[in-house]
Amino acid sequence: MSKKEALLKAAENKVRLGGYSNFSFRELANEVGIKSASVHYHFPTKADLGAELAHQYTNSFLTALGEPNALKASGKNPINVYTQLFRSALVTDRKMCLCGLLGAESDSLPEKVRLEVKRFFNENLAWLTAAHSANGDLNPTQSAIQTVSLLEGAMMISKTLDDNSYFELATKLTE
Amino acid sequence: MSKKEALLKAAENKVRLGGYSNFSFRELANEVGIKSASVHYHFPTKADLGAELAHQYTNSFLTALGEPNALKASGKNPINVYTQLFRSALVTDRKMCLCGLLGAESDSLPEKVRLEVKRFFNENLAWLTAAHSANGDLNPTQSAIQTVSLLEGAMMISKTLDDNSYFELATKLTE
DNA sequence: TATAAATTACCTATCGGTAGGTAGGTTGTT
DNA sequence: AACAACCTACCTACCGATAGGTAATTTATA
Repeated sequence: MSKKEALLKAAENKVRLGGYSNFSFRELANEVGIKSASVHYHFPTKADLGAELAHQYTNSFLTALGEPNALKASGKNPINVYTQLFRSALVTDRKMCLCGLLGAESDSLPEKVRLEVKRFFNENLAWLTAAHSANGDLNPTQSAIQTVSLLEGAMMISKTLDDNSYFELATKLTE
Repeated sequence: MSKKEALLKAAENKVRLGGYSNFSFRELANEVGIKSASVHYHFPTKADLGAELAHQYTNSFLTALGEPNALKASGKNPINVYTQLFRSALVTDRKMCLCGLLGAESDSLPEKVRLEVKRFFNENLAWLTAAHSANGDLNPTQSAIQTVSLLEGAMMISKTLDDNSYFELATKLTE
């Protein structure tokens, strides 16, 4: 892993635990074994680092999801796949969704970071709308915003109360 | 309004836009017209201020809600009342829920602040469970976590995408 | 005359960012 | 092949600004 990749990885961990202001060039540099000034070689400003981080996070997320129609065709419920990706972020990583946290503090973010966070949600809503559509949902647009809202909210509350069973209960089908 | 109240009000505005690290004693002091050192007279440390802020926010929130059974008795749907309180936070204040934002960055918060944020959600879940119960809901505990998750998530996404119609669509009854 | 509330004047630590330099490798030209 | 020019990936040293916090003192109020 290159130093640049290591810096992004270290930044992701910190941001997902405490937001944009929860990492500094010095901390990142220490973690990967270079000097803080050298971080500027890879990322001219902190905003550049933040924007690239959100951009790559979004790309990885979408790649991990795959195509909703392809999932449907292979017998999977794409909404379950989507939910599972959130679950593993919470349970395995024990961290918030990067863009969920950044989105909440959107107003205080540098412009270029905020735009990348917006892209995350626009792409997610498009994916979920296609997924609900493939499921025969009569109002896929509404279902899409409800799905992502529920998951982001449940994730945040489970983190706050330090108990993943809240996430499980929130995402369980009503009996 | 006392200086102390003014400090809390100024802090609330800043935290609801950018989180715990989005306010400093200097900024707060400037806004209310005192010196930063004087803020320490009212709040020994930043954590004390943050904890008191979250505590009062929770109290105000619960007071504004009233009692679920009393609402029900007066012909109102308590869940609609609850939703409306979130809506006005988003539409009127144009800001995130204080504890929603703090909850997301829970891991990086001072202990005493984190405890107050936990209290917010525990109290909210208790209120919502009683409300769904009063509505005759067969699984009020599950409905409670789903309601607060959906609202916090929808609020965050509407803020991020700077479009309140996402909140409206997320909270609209499915047709 | 107490006490509350604020002041001045600091402190140490850290922040993002910049200036200037360097070792080692690559590319381009003759 | 030789050499100049350039690039990559760092370094040391430092900048002004800001962070949270403290001690001693003054001012205002009950």
